[in-house]
Amino acid sequence: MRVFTTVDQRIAEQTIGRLSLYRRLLDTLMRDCVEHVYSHQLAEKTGFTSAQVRRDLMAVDTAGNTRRGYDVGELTRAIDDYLYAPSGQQVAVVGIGNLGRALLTFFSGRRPKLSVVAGFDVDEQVVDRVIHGCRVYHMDEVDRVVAEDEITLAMLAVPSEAAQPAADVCIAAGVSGILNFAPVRLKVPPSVYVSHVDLTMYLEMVAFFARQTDGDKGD
Amino acid sequence: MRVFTTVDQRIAEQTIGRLSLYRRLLDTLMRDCVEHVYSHQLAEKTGFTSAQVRRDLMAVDTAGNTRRGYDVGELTRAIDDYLYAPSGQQVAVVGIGNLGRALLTFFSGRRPKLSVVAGFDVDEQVVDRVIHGCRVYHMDEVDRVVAEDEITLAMLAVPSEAAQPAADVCIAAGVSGILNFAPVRLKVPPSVYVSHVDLTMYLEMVAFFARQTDGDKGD
DNA sequence: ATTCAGTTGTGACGCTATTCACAGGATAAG
DNA sequence: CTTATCCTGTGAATAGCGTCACAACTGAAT
Ligand SMILES: NC(=O)c1ccc[n+]([C@@H]2O[C@H](COP(=O)([O-])OP(=O)(O)OC[C@H]3O[C@@H](n4cnc5c(N)ncnc54)[C@H](O)[C@@H]3O)[C@@H](O)[C@H]2O)c1
Ligand SMILES: NC(=O)c1ccc[n+]([C@@H]2O[C@H](COP(=O)([O-])OP(=O)(O)OC[C@H]3O[C@@H](n4cnc5c(N)ncnc54)[C@H](O)[C@@H]3O)[C@@H](O)[C@H]2O)c1
Repeated sequence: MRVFTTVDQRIAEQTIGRLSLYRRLLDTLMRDCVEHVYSHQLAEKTGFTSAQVRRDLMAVDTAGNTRRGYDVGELTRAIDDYLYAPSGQQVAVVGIGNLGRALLTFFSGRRPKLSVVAGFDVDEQVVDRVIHGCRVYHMDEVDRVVAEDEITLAMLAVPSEAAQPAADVCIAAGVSGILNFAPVRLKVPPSVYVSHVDLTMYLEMVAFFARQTDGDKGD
Repeated sequence: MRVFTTVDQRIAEQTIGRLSLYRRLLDTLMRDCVEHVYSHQLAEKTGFTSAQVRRDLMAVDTAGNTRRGYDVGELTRAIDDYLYAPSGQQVAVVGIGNLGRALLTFFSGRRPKLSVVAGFDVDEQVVDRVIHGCRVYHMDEVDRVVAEDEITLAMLAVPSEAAQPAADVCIAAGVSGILNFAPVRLKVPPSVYVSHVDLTMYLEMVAFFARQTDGDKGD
């Protein structure tokens, strides 16, 4: 009975999200040859508070210097160690339509630790094509390709009615994490982690709150 | 009796997001000619608790029947009244690259209350083309088109370095809500509402938590 | 008319994330 | 060395959200 073998402490999803943002910020600092950074600087650039930043960084194995702040290189390594699998994780995009194609193009060959290596679809027009260096396979080949390429994550960009079956196929093949863009709630075993990105919902939220702020400006 | 004074009560962003989900669910119920629905049914289909659903619905002007649950038609109208502007809101997609094109195709002419009516880009190859019934204009025309079409919302899908300037142009033209897909934090006046959809962050979160459930990947 | 089963609406509560606030620490300057 | 300054790390306080639990209610059955 193993629960959280690698991670000793429960960690908030929000913290992981913010760590990912800090990590990307560190890349730009590194590019600008910045050597040290304070929590309040990371806070300023991400829109969180400095206390939030320091609290988040408690999760990773790092030690800030009370006078110089955090060493950029060391902090980068610490977050990497915490956030990414040592050997990396492979990702597939399922459903190479308008959205899937954008995802495939954007994420293929981007990060060494998290690389999109394959696409899947049922449409003969797309199958066997190579998009941005990524081969698109037929759904029938999920089992084989997922095993061969050691794919553990899937981004689902298929029509709603195809989402659950497609997820089932991926899970049966060994995928343990799904980023779902279809507007349906997936039923998955507890060993699989699903995150649901509902763009329509986000747009409606922006529409609502934009109107709230609108009313405030009195002309 | 409830009168529509301004929305004086602070409402949680999460609640608005969930209302959007309930609203979409009601469409499918309506299509199936379901007349009444219980909070626990909405809960089951969305993955929240029934108490959560009822709590959320307190925000909208509705009254459930203690025996039959909520009237689907009435609840739909109530959420619509609460969530959407009476006259609708127009949306533009800025940056018609891979992602922008997917957004434009997906959201154009979809909902009467929230319709994408224009695209903007700087690339001559895209400008003046019509995608899924939506004309793509040059960024120079933002001012004119936003005013003419009464656009109040923008979905930003431009490269990171172009995001802040593009946002500034939109805001100057009168846009008060932005859904930003570029991985940068936008600086905007308080009268503008910005929501940041960071797909890289979501993917990294899925990668992290998928590994937690995975456990050891050896043999 | 009365009972009964099953629901809504909501005050009270509890949990978790975030912020506060400060002890302790590093460095530069005198 | 000593002081001044401004940082980190973190216990404690706070705030925000979701859940519990139950009174009030509805309609059906008898
Ligand atoms: N495009 C967007 O901006 C956008 C926005 C919000 C939500 N979404 C959601 O994302 C999903 C994809 O959107 P899209 O615009 O790319 O749609 P799309 O129709 O352009 O693409 C869907 C793709 O999935 C493939 N497909 C269909 N059935 C399949 C199956 N059983 N297995 C594998 N592949 C299958 C199709 O061949 C097609 O290539 C939809 O669920 C949509 O609701 C998209
Ligand atoms: N495609 C994805 O799946 C994906 C995933 C995560 C994040 N993003 C982000 O979304 C944004 C767009 O991604 P993409 O893949 O569509 O990129 P893309 O390069 O395909 O498209 C960018 C578009 O913006 C246009 N553009 C450039 N400068 C502009 C300006 N100043 N004003 C208006 N338009 C301008 C370009 O002509 C191009 O059409 C990027 O910031 C990217 O980081 C995309």
